[in-house]
Amino acid sequence: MNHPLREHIEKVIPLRDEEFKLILGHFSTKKFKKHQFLIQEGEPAKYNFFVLSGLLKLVFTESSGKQHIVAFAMEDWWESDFFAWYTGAPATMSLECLEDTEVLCITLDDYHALCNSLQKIERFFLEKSIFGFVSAQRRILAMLTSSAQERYERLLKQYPSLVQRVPKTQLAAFLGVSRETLSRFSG
Amino acid sequence: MNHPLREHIEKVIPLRDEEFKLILGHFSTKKFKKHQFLIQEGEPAKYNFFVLSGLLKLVFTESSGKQHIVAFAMEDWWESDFFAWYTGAPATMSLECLEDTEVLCITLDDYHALCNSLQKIERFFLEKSIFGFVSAQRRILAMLTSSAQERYERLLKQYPSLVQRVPKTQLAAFLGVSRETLSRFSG
DNA sequence: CGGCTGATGTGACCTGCATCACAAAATAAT
DNA sequence: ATTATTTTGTGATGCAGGTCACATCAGCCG
Repeated sequence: MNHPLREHIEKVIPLRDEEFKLILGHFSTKKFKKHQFLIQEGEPAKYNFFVLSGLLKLVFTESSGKQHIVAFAMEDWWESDFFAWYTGAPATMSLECLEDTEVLCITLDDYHALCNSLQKIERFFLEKSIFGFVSAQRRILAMLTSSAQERYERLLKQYPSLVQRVPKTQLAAFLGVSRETLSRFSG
Repeated sequence: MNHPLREHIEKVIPLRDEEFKLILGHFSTKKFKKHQFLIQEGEPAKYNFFVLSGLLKLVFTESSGKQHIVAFAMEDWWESDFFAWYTGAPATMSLECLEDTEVLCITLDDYHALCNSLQKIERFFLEKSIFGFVSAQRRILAMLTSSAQERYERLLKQYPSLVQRVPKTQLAAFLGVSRETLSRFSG
């Protein structure tokens, strides 16, 4: 068995075949087309998503209509409005496809059921969560220490494939720069 | 038994007396004076800390000497260089006292031992970690959407007691503004 | 094919905030 | 108390990056 989710989890904890089967049983699969929404601001965020293929953006929209990209999610990334998903509150952000995308979906109930039937998976989620926190903190630090241009160059180095796939308008909304200014970097 | 750590954990999961005793047995207590370091950049981050009293700052120092405050930690907050603590890598940030401070300390080994002997504590740490991630993401969003003055006013509303206890020089280093500019807000 | 929508580049101009400089309070140290 | 040391305020000046405006170019769909 050679499932992307299994490989992903086994980087942290080993799994026997029937354990992975149990895990997979708690997920459903969905496909979305470019421009479709997986989560809509204001509505409940029913699922936490694991990206099998494609590309998503987690977006906050100001009342003025200006968009800010909180995160991208590519293959092997987890994404949701985690606060909304975990607490049941209405989502404050939208999750939208930048490409046709296939995901695994898990509800909070199924997630808790899974943790109860396979204790050790909790360690996996905990580690994901810690590293998610760490990388958010690093992004904060980058915003405190670096200029827009430095942040752009760092993004280029760290996620060159992302920069290929995403229009610069969107990168600008992620970096916190205007698209005009971003366009003036690098030529 | 009426321990601040117990009350803190019981907001998430209920504990029997002997369970809390088991938990507490994995921590040690330490006291530090103002200006002392709990973690030094470049050295290993041996402990994760739970603040019983006092006030800490998690600081990144640029090669120029300029300081950036990644986080504050008051009573009932957990703080460490989490990446360094979790992976064993040398710390990239320092943790320093802004006031005389008393903390509970736990090593990574004791943490794992604790999780093994009391499975349900893992759910507590997972929830802490998720909410830590969520609030880091909110801070990123605030940096994307708001001006320095708006961020300062939001801080005033959300943590008025913190603003009382911390000199504005430090608040500026947290908000990502120069102290001069911060001083010109509000009068 | 031809019309549309969104992505990108570039100029002109404006503004929020940094930086430098100096002074006055307020705390801490001896 | 009396030095130090840190904190805070305020002016003057400069720059990174925002905003507006317009032009080009690519991809998409009837």
